[in-house]
Amino acid sequence: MTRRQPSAALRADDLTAKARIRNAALDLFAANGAEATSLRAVAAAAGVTVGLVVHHYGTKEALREAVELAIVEQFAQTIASVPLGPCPPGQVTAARDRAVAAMLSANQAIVDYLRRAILDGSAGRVDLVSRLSQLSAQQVDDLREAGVASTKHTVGEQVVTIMVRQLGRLFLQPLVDRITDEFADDTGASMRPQLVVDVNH
Amino acid sequence: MTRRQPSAALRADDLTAKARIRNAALDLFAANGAEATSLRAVAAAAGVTVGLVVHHYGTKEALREAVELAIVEQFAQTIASVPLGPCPPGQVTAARDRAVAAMLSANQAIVDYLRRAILDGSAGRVDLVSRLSQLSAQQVDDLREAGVASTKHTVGEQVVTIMVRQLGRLFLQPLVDRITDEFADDTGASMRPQLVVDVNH
DNA sequence: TGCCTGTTTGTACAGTTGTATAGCAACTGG
DNA sequence: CCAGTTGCTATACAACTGTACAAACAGGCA
Repeated sequence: MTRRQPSAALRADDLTAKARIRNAALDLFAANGAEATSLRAVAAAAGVTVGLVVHHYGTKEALREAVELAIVEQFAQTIASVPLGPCPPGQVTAARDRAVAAMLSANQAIVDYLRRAILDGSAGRVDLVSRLSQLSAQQVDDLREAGVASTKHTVGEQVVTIMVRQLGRLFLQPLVDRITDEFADDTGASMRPQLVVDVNH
Repeated sequence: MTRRQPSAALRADDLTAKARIRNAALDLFAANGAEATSLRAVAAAAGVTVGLVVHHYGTKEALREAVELAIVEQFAQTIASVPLGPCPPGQVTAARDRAVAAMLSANQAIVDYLRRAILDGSAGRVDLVSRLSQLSAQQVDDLREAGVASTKHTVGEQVVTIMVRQLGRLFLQPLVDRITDEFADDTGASMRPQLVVDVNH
């Protein structure tokens, strides 16, 4: 059962075992929660044995950190992929928001993992929400240096707005959908109610 | 170590062991999640042994159901405690909303448990969200029979509005607070941004 | 060829989990 | 007075957990 990848690593379909393990962990952590996911389940989903998971990541906590790092990296790459050309102020922010929204809707596992990470609160360990917040803050700083972001509000306020508007709706929409589905027998053609999430500073 | 309650059961401070177990389970399930909470931790928090927990509730799943039933009961009692006197339409709904909001702000564990229950998705098992939705629906029906609720929208739409507005803000506010706290060093006196959660039908 | 470094496997171990069961203490109805 | 029920403890057990470790295996390089 010795499968072997000939060094051409980063193809989306033919990945290193290490990457396959990380992706499988993301999927399972997102679906069932990290605590409820055993290393053996991760290994089985990645098509390897437990020993290899331990060999590559050492501990389960390290594997979880690798997963979170990959999520942050995905955010950073998505933001960086939007060109910073000479646009009217606010245009770049909107474009980045759209890019992140598209990335999230294409990666349901990331949304699910984030939902768990946020609801957990997770006292003690280095936080994914903190890292994403700092990423957003850096994004705001960059735009300010380029002179395409308003300075009416503080950086913190702008970060809150970005995070809440981008994530809040994704987190709460399942609740709305489940409730509307439960009362769906009332009307044949029912429009899905749309959530509005915003912050008042 | 034989402690014994002399039959005066339902005092808020001197509870039956069965009730103490249920309360401890609610606290721990809310704080750490039900899957991450062992029956031994529940027993220790309630000051009893594991055997008694399983004696009273049989299985862990049954204990969880008892916890959820207690939550629903708390909602029902809170709603029922608001008098249904001859008021102008909409007044009763507002009073009930206020009562539920007060109850939730006094029981942080219920809020935390609900957040987990809702965001978990929790495929398969009988759902707490469903029960609360049905409670809300019954509430809307009652008000309609009494002629103090508008019939402009469907019952489903009204239930969604109630649930989302009452719960959505409570669930997302921790995210807002954590981010604002992280950037709190910017300004000495920072106002907490207030969340706005609503639905467009 | 032969060594060396990094993958990958298989298995073992101690700790924790949910659950089952046997037994003791106290109250209750007859 | 005593059989029965209930509250409660203690212990046991099989399953599963994260982690550790030795051995088999591959490819690159001298």
